[in-house]
Amino acid sequence: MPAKSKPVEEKKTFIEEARRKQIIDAALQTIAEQGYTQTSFAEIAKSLGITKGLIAYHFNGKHDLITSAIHTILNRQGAYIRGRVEEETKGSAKLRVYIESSFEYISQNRSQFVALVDLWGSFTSPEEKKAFSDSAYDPCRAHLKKIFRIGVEQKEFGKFDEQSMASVIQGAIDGIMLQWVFDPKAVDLQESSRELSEMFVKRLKKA
Amino acid sequence: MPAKSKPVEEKKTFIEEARRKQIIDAALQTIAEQGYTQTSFAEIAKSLGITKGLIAYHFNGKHDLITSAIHTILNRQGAYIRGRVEEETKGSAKLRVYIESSFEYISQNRSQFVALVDLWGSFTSPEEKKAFSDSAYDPCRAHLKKIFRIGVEQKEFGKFDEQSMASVIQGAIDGIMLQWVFDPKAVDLQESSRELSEMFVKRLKKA
Amino acid sequence: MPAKSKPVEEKKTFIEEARRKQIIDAALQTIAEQGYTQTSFAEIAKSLGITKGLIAYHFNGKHDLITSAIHTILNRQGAYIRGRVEEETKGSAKLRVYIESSFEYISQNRSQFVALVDLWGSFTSPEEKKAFSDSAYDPCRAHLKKIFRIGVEQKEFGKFDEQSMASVIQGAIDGIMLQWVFDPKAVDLQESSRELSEMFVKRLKKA
Amino acid sequence: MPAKSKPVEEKKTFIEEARRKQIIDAALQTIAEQGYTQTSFAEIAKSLGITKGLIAYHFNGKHDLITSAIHTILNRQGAYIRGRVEEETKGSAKLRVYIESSFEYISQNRSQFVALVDLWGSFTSPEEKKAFSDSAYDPCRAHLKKIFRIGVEQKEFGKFDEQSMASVIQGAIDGIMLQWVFDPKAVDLQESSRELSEMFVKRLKKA
DNA sequence: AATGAATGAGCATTCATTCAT
DNA sequence: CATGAATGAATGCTCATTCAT
Repeated sequence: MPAKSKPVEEKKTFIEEARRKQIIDAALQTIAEQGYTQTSFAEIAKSLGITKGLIAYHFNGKHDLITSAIHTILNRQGAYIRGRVEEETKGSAKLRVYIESSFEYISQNRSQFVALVDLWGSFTSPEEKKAFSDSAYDPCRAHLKKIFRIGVEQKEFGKFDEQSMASVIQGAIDGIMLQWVFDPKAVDLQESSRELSEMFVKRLKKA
Repeated sequence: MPAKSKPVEEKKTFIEEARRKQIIDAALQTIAEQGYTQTSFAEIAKSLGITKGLIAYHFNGKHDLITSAIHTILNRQGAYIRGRVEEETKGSAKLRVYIESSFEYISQNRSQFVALVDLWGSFTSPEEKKAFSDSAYDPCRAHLKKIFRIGVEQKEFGKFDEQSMASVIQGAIDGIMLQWVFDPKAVDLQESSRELSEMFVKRLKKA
Repeated sequence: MPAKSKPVEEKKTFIEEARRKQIIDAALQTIAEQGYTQTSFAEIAKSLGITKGLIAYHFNGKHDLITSAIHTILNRQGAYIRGRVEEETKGSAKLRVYIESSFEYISQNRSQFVALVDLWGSFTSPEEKKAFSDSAYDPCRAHLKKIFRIGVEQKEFGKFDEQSMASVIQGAIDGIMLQWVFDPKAVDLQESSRELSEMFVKRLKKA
Repeated sequence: MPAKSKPVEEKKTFIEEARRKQIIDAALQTIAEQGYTQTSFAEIAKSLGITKGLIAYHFNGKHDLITSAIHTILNRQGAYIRGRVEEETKGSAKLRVYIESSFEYISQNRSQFVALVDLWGSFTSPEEKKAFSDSAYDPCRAHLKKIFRIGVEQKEFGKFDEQSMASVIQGAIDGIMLQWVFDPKAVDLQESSRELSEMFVKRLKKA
């Protein structure tokens, strides 16, 4: 009876996904508040009023949970930025919005980035670090390169090394975010955002 | 006879400090290789051929060890950069060297920075994060501001917000370092170094 | 259907409580045999054929375990004595039975009192000592005072300081128990019991 | 040169004994303040401004130290009581003074008895418990029996079981001391002393 | 006589994970 | 789906003890 089992499966998947999302959000919250090393399944479960067994049921171990959590953060931020960038047509405007919307999202979702910085330490082997790099930075750099090409096609941008420039722009955003994670009062996110977007747009424009 | 008591004191300090340095270096190495969460006293001790009890004897607990390790990294890098910057006299040259020597030191001491990124996650409370920020970023930003003022006094640099510019420069360095920690092949440290130093010197110079 | 939920709750509590009781009894046995300082979770677990993790699961740390163990001893003895005293009506008979049933219970549960003497040393701070005093001696002295008042109301007992007399009677019982714990052959519990009950009854009776 | 070496040896023994006494007193103080389980060689050494290696040098291990400490307490108390009892000639007076001087010494040396109660838990095997009983209680009971015999010879005391009566008297003293150790406010030492001495003298006197 | 570096065994505790219900 | 009892391995840490100096 495949016809019968299908709806059941779909329903399972729905609840399943809702639970996963719920658990991931609770995990991020707990990590942001108490730090990654202090965050156990028991702690997350307690904050949700469920048992830790249930977390183990929905995730294939701790590694799965934190991997999912990291991807959730990156996907949400990526979706937000992409949406904002698509509203613009000119390359320079797209770049400006890429940088500024990055900071917007960061400033509005502090706990996620506090958690993210903590989670960087959860990759033990070079392979895991590389995998994280691929899934976290590569899409960003690819997005930036796409923007570059649009600017070049529009004869707005000059010549420069795309890969390095993408790394530099993304690095500048992340490095400021990092300082802000450790001490939100130490860095003015809005001022930094303006400074960076202005500087990089000027840098990329044809002489 | 103060002359006699001195050598005794030095010897005491010498063995103690040599051990601490030895343990810190082994800890950094192990953290870089296996990740912070996988790095136990037992692991560090094994890599040194000593017992874990000895680590507990020389450090006031794990917190003391990793705090000392972080400060060691930052002090070494700070000393290196300061030495290089002092060789220059012009503000623009100082800034250029600040950025380039930062990357030089980073590229020559990879494992220390791999460890550092892991150790960021070891600060659990906002207070600890703030304390790290104070001891790690404040001195960097202060150094940069000093360079700014020299450039301004020499009528080389124009007007800009010092605190924000310091955050932005340091952030750009750190953000690129971060990408390079996760995947050394993904980012060209030398090219990024050149790009950043050129861009920031141009940005700060009087119009 | 409250009738249905009740058994579920009882079963939960039942397993939990059964385990706690089992662990407490094993702990008392082990303490009596090997001494408190030699009694580790591992030792208790081994004697039960369970893992030490399970003890940590059912008790909130070692302090919780030994506190529960002490209360178990005192509650059991208290319940036994109270039951025996209630069978009597006359004040003098109640007092006699209080003393004699104390010794009866002690002599029939040696290991519990061997453990108890060991556990006295587990209270480190004056506050903990005071708390133990409140929960261990206060109820005994209160019970004795209640007996005194019954004897006075029945015009059997004369005048005396209640608090001091309660301390003295309880102290005499405990002090003999203590000698018997260190060397069961050195003191004749039955003879001491008779001597004390006779002496105190005579002391309290009206001249 | 035996004449020369002798004084040196004596001096060594003198220093040796002075150190042992100093360490024992520091140990008792620390145990009374922090509890036996919290009292390490390091703790004792710190309170004296010496190193823990020195304690190990002067004592044959921890067992030796605490055994010596216990004997010190008991010897001091025993000497005090014996001195006071010898001043009396009549059996009843001797008994009265035995009890009262016991409480006097206890009340004036609280920390020693707080430590003693803690140290009871340091005897792990029945053999050690028995040995403690022999060295602690036997002399007390022997002393009491000697007093009994004097009273009997003086035709003051009647007939009773000596061993049991000695246990009961010593037990009553110790039991009250015990309550006072846990909470000094819960029991009036002087009133208890008077009550006990009066009661036991009356009990032993010929009808 | 005294130090302090070093050991090594032992400890309570934490925690992801498993599994019967 | 969900529970919670149970596991077992790992961890930081304590501490008496040893020993070269």
